[in-house]
Amino acid sequence: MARRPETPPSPKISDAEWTVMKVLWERGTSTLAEVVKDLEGRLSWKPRTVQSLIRRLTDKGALAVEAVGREFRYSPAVAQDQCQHEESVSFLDRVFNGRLTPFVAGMMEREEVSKDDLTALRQMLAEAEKKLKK
Amino acid sequence: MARRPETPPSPKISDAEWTVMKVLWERGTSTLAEVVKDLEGRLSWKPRTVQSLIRRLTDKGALAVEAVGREFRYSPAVAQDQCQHEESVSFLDRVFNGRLTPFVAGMMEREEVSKDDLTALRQMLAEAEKKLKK
DNA sequence: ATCCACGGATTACGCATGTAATCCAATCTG
DNA sequence: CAGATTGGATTACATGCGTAATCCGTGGAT
Repeated sequence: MARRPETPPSPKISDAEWTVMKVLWERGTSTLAEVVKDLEGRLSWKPRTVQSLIRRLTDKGALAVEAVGREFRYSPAVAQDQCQHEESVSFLDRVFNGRLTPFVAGMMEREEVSKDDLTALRQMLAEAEKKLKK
Repeated sequence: MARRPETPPSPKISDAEWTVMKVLWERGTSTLAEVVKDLEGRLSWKPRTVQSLIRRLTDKGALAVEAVGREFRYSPAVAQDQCQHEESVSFLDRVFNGRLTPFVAGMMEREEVSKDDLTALRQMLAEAEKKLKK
């Protein structure tokens, strides 16, 4: 039976590590200094802390390293969508028994969902329904 | 300026603890034995493990204890919606920079969102739009 | 009366995480 | 050239988490 191509699970990324990965996904390949600069102001992490996180991320295979001169450049070795999706599923499982609808319901009740959000959601909904019908 | 009544943040609940809380939210007040029985089969936790988790949850104020005879009955001391919402917000922040739409988009692309889900979503969307307009 | 099972309390223990500090070598700076 | 800075490697260290085990007392079974 043909099944979806098995996406191998990405390494598990911790809270603090997500912060770093987001920088790398946004900037693409970067050096430590660049990541540090990107974070400073928003965060009060010491450069050493950032380095530790980068190290852990390369250790677990989430970042690729390439030596350039005497420095290293780091780049994401896992796709952002993939990681986001895995987190999403595990979050929904943990908190909402895997059900999407109550989650969205809760957000719409409590948070201000903007007009733009609504438009986007409506759009996606239409897409999905079209796909289902087809 | 009038603001929403400050909901004090609920204690942080870990993965395993969520499993226990869900049982308590569903069953309401329960004894250790009842929780253990509820979980057995689905999980291969030793009773001691369940007890540890319950203890940690009472310690952090997520469960209330009431002595009944020589046993204790535990009940949720925090609202499920509240906890779910806090988790939701922190998840969205961490993974999607707080944006709801890309999350839903990802789920609709990759997971099968059932017809029922779509209906429910459409419903909620209509509600939200009505509320916005009003 | 005796023994056992079960619940609460205390303790365990290895791994992950958040948040660095130290040590060392090489490069920039003056 | 000498000192300061910077990055990589190694080490640190408290806390939380997952997953229990041990100890102790009591109520139920025999």
